[in-house]
Amino acid sequence: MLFVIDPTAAEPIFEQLLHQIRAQAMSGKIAKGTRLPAAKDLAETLGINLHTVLHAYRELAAEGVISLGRGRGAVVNIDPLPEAIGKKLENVVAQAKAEGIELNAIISLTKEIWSEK
Amino acid sequence: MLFVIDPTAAEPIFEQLLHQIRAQAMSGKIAKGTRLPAAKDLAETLGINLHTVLHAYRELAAEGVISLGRGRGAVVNIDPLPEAIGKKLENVVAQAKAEGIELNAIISLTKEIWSEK
DNA sequence: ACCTATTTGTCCGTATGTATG
DNA sequence: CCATACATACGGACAAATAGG
Repeated sequence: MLFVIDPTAAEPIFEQLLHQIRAQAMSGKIAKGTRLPAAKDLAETLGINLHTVLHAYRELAAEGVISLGRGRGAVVNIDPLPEAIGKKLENVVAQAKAEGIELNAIISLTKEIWSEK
Repeated sequence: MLFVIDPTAAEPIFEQLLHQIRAQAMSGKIAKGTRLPAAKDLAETLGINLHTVLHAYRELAAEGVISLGRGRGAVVNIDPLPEAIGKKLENVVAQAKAEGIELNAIISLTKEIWSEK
């Protein structure tokens, strides 16, 4: 379970963490039922504030990605994405990156496609 | 050239506009060389503040998506995405949406894939 | 039933930056 | 450029739920 935080990035820290946990849960890298590190520990490991980790945890819980509880910790609560879709996405993203397309551009397009269909 | 703003959405207004312009430029819906509406006009049309439109324009110019200049207006400056990639992305996103996967989840995965490869 | 350690929940406060009009 | 509002991040303190011995 590896997370990388860049405090200088434009994206807020709690969102960086949020994205990484969600992505790893969806890809199956973190299996359903796995307990995430205690917020306090994770905060120390990553060198960020406890509240920032809790912020990410709370949002993930609201989405249903994890379940949260005092004394129980944060447990992954979703099944991984169907492998077919994951592979296709990997493919497209890798190809786009190879063509020199920016991440933001892909995300813009994804949002546009999503809102149209 | 159609943009839709939702002032109640969580996403900031300038980002909504930014995403839509970028996406339409990349998909070829707005051709290279096309001049975008004057910021003042666009602001009035969309019912938002002039500064908000300028904010979006400035970021797009910094990215190189458009070029900005006094009296010249905002002109689209990039070539559209290769059609093959666009189609593939449409495909994956549509399929994922059909499976009930959330937009945020796809974006998380996209970022993770991007940062790994 | 009890105690203790662990872990999240909630509140206080402060500082800084950003979005918007 | 300026003012207001909001978001983010951090620090500390205590409350409350849970798990284990």
